[in-house]
Amino acid sequence: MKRRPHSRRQGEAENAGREGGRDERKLRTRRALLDAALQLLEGERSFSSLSLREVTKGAGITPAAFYRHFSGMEDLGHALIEDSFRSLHVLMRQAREGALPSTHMIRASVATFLDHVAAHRAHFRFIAKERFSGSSVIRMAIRKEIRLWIGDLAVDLSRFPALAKFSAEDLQMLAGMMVNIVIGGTEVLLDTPPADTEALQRIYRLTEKQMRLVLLGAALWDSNNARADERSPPSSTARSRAG
Amino acid sequence: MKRRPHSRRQGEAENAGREGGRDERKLRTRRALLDAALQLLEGERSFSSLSLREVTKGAGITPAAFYRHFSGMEDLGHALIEDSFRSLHVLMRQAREGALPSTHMIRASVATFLDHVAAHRAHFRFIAKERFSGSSVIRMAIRKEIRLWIGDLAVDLSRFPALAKFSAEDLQMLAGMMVNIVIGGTEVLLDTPPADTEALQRIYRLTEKQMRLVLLGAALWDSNNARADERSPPSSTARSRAG
DNA sequence: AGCTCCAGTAAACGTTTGTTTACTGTACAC
DNA sequence: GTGTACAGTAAACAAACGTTTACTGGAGCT
Repeated sequence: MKRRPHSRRQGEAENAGREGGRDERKLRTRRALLDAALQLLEGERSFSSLSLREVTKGAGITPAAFYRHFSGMEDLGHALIEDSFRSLHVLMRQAREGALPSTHMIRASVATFLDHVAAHRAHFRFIAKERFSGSSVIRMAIRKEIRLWIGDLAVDLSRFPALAKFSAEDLQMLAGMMVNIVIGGTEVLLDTPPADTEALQRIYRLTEKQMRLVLLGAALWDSNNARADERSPPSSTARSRAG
Repeated sequence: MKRRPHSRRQGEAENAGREGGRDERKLRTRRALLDAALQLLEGERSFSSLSLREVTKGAGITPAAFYRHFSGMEDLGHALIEDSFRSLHVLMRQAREGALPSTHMIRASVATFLDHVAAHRAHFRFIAKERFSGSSVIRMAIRKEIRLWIGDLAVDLSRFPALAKFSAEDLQMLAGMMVNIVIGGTEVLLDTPPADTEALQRIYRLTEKQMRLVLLGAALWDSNNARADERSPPSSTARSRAG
């Protein structure tokens, strides 16, 4: 299955110019396949509509060689998901280890994330497209990643004093809403041309604003929490007002 | 283009059993095509990946006959969007004309909408899938509908005293968030089996709760509005705290 | 009764699809 | 230097694709 590095000769490990070792070359065309798929996805196409043959054509190899790297298009789809989330994971880990709650925290977090999205448009476009449209196994993989993200965020949120009284369930909900807001911003960002900096700034500000509104609601939440939410009896007439 | 009804004989207008008039039959196979597409969409498939031929096969006609009804698959996609939103429009108009702000308003609105989604799964599944994945013209059609929906909701919201101080822009944002919440609930609902009533109830309650949290934030919004939102200078260091 | 219209059929077309087969050339281990 | 593993090639395959063409037959107007 896996090829062991086998004591690469030490001198030429970093020349990395035109040609390379055998596994290096293999990795290169593998990446070419992934890139070709992403590039085809940049347009109108959806992943499930693009064919193995055009991906290989985009990567500059023959169709049969595809099977040296992936068992089929679905396999390639999985690899794309992994690639897409890997860089995001790095970002999140840095954010978690690095800067602790600063001033401008909301603004900084939103900007950091959306910058990342803007820098990896193709990956996030793929995720956005496949989140609801792809095969169920791919959809579930994406959903799992988002769920993990929400869970991590909920843990982070639990450390804020203002949210101390949140139940675990409500923390999860709050984290879910925040993630949803950011995902919404992502989706709008993805079909805004990168050149339109004014529109991009508007998206940043809107996302940030939405985040602030939700957190504003969260600050009051626990006091209203016991109204009709927890264990509402089925078909009850719990009195609740809003508006 | 359009065929005029031409004074249908009055007696047999309602028999509607097996056979029908000529235009009636045409409408029937047209609907068969739309239904076939929706049914294929129920599974893993995405719209852009399904072929004209399998749609005609599902509808029980030959491929060539397809062109008597649509110019191509994209045309059929448009018809699907129209169908999907038509019933929603009816629902929204009823809701608007009918019940005025009641108690349980949030709960009732959420339940009404999600009931509608549950009753038209196929249509909303199609919309959810194509919202980001389809051709740009179809995507834009969906986005336009959502934008109109948000606009209508913003108008409705403007009539609430508690939101009187919202700027037009902020009202739009609030409406957008509320619509996003409902759409989020819709998307979760769509891949929950209809039989799992417990999970469905959980979705209803979660959506409702999110809505309440946002409106809670909105109740305080105007007082905090002047903090760092309106006309923040580029690359400023406006002080804002949250959490 | 006769004429017209048109939804649907049947067949053919040139492409493109996914996958398999036998092969070639070269980087690497020995 | 020799042998082998294996990434990539070339060719073939049946199947499915979108679209066009000529046709058929029944409903609907006169």
